[in-house]
Amino acid sequence: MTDINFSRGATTSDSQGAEGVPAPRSGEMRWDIIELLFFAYRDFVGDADHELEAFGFGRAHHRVMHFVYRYPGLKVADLLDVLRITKQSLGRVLKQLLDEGYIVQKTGNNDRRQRLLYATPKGEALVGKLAGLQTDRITSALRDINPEGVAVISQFLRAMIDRDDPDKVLEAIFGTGSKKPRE
Amino acid sequence: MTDINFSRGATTSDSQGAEGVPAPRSGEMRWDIIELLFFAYRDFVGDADHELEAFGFGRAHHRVMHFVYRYPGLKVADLLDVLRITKQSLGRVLKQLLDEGYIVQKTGNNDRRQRLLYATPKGEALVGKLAGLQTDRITSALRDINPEGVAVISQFLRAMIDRDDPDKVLEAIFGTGSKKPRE
DNA sequence: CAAGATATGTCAACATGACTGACATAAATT
DNA sequence: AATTTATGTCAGTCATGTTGACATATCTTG
Repeated sequence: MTDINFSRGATTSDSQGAEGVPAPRSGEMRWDIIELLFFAYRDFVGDADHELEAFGFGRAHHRVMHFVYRYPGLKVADLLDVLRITKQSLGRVLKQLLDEGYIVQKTGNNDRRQRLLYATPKGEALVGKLAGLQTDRITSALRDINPEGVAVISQFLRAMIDRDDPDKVLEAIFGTGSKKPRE
Repeated sequence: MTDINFSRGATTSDSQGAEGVPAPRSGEMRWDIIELLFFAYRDFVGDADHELEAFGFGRAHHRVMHFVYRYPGLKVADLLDVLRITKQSLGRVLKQLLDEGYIVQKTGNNDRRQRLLYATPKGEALVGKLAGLQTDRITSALRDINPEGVAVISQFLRAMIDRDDPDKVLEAIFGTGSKKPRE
């Protein structure tokens, strides 16, 4: 049936592109890691996507719930930095989660303009269910990997992340800035 | 300014959810890997996203171009399997790439119903530019990791991917089925 | 050969989650 | 008192996904 040509790209030419742009230097590319990341992430988020349908939620709701649960008291502005979306876009999703009782807001103590976000028990349950699915996949993938190997994987993933202009959550993860995450 | 509570979740309660659903068993979760994957992938695809704007394309175009370039002669049906989208959705993106000369179709030799897809030099140049950005990030992230470490990372990513019902590209990557990728 | 299955393409309607721009309110800062 | 900041909201648009229906060419099968 299906007959892919396995010659791994660049069959047509490895010379010049249409506008004099050089064609990809295939040999130098990390096609392996690029594609593994694509498929690994596709299936990784796929776990949660399926479960979210039952709640009438999408990926956007998951991301918001996750970070609100993990970093209690997160401000709206912090969430915008982490998710890298606009407040209008966040607004809709956040409103739903508030209305349906997955998240509550508390006015900031020092700055009463701030709306600090917290997961309700209902929200915690949702996050836990989704994180459980993803943890199962991760645990399974790490089954035959020793602690040193896990450290290498962690090192690699950290090194893949932009370190310029880190948001508050990234500072927590990396332990930069003045504050340090209590590990 | 911003003051995240770093108590890493589950402050409100670790008991029962609203509907008797247990709250997440925080200690058992791989929050570290879950969040590292989120940020690593966000920045990984961010490289390409930025460049794609100059072409008036989006992520969807990138994914199509990538797999067409990498697996020359890919059928439309194979692409649908890999991307896990509908043909209507693929149709729009593919039509643009065909119209603008990034991809060409050739009628299948054995089965003349098939439209085998190939990247043009123009398409190759685009894929190469995007893969170059992503390769730079990967190479940088792997800088201090020895070959054994890279093998562990590869093993982990492979183990994160669903192996039931693999599409043609995954078969090529994993070397399952009768055909083996020439590595 | 006729009938059915397959590969692809297309029309129409719709949903989600992004976006920009403009504006409003309350509270903090200067 | 004036300005800035944090948040919320209205209105419109875009990209990318969806379902359902249908058309066309071609291959396969009885």
